[in-house]
Amino acid sequence: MDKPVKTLTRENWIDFALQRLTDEGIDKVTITGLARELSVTKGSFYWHFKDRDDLLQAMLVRWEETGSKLVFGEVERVGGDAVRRLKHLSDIVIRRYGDQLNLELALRDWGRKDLKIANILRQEDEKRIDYISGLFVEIYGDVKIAEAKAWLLFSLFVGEIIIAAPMKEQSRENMLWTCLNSVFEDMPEET
Amino acid sequence: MDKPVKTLTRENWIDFALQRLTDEGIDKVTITGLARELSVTKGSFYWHFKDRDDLLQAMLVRWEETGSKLVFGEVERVGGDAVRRLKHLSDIVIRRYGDQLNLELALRDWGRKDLKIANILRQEDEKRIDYISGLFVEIYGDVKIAEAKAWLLFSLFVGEIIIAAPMKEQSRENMLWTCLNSVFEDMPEET
DNA sequence: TCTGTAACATACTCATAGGTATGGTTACAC
DNA sequence: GTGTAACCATACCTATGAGTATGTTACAGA
Repeated sequence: MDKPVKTLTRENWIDFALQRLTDEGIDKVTITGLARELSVTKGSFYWHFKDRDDLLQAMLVRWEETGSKLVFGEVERVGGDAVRRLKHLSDIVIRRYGDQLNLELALRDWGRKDLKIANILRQEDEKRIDYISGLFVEIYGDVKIAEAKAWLLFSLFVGEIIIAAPMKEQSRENMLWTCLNSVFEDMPEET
Repeated sequence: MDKPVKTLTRENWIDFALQRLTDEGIDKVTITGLARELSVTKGSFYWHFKDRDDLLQAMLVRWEETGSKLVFGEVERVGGDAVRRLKHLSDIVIRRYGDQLNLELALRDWGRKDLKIANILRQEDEKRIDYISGLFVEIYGDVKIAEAKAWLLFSLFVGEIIIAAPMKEQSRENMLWTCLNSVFEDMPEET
């Protein structure tokens, strides 16, 4: 139901800007470059946005709306006990998150240069750790242990996209599930 | 024993360039910017370097020489059994690695935009996983398990610098050692 | 004292960035 | 058919980037 791309919308610009952020980093999200890519001129950009910062702001809003919220929503929708939800979450992140993970990395890097972005990321990370930690609390009861387990799991998600080394003795996905199971190891069996 | 900064050396340029890479990313490693920071002109730069790419290359060489090599060297110098060396390594990375970790991140991000850099990082990660994995093999014998444990440990190192969420129930360092101990948990006691 | 060279500075080139001012085109309301 | 607003182009400004060609200075050694 997309209308034939007669004229660009604000959302179109944001889409392309996010893709460029993912591929080349925030410094390459240039108005001139995007305009060239979209086969229009800067006149179009300054119609839809006040300035470059306006675009960057809109990109952040979009990310917040389509990031972990959707994943947590999906996990809660399917449901199950805490163990089941944790495994479901892991499965989504590792197997089905695709390009979104690279966007995450690009944002992290952006945050290293920009304090405002860093703060937004900190809040987002806190939400995620809180959610995961909450699930572990349902299992262990102990909040400290749950916090550490949540951190460990989150670290595995992060490592998965950062560490580039190839595996030698097994497939990467098998190795990852070995890691995950060691995080889950002393948990009650799922039904 | 530094000679009073009468004239700049090639190494001085590399130092400042690496600092800038750490703080603001590779796109901000500009000749003009560095020259301004060093209170000289571009004439100086093009005396010491052929072009920008020459500088970037030199930065990579420097990084390879002062990165994990030094850490592994220190661990091997102090020695001890595999368990001791693993804990020593963890201690160095978590407590004493400082700004070097941010440089690591900046390089990762650079690697996402530049395939040549990505390849160098892959080789470096492989060396690191191999080293850690080798230590775990000394403990478990099983190579697959060692590989997974190495990955888990490396992920914790990566998470430590990427994840921004604050801890609520305990100090971050305590929480991290809880995680680390869970990785080491079924290992033989250290003497 | 003369000379060479290391280590810059100066002054340009061209390309691209953000941003502005203004003009043109097209669709739709009345 | 006339207007009006959405949407975009054109032309321009200034700043900054990489790179080059050439002028300048301080100092070491003969």
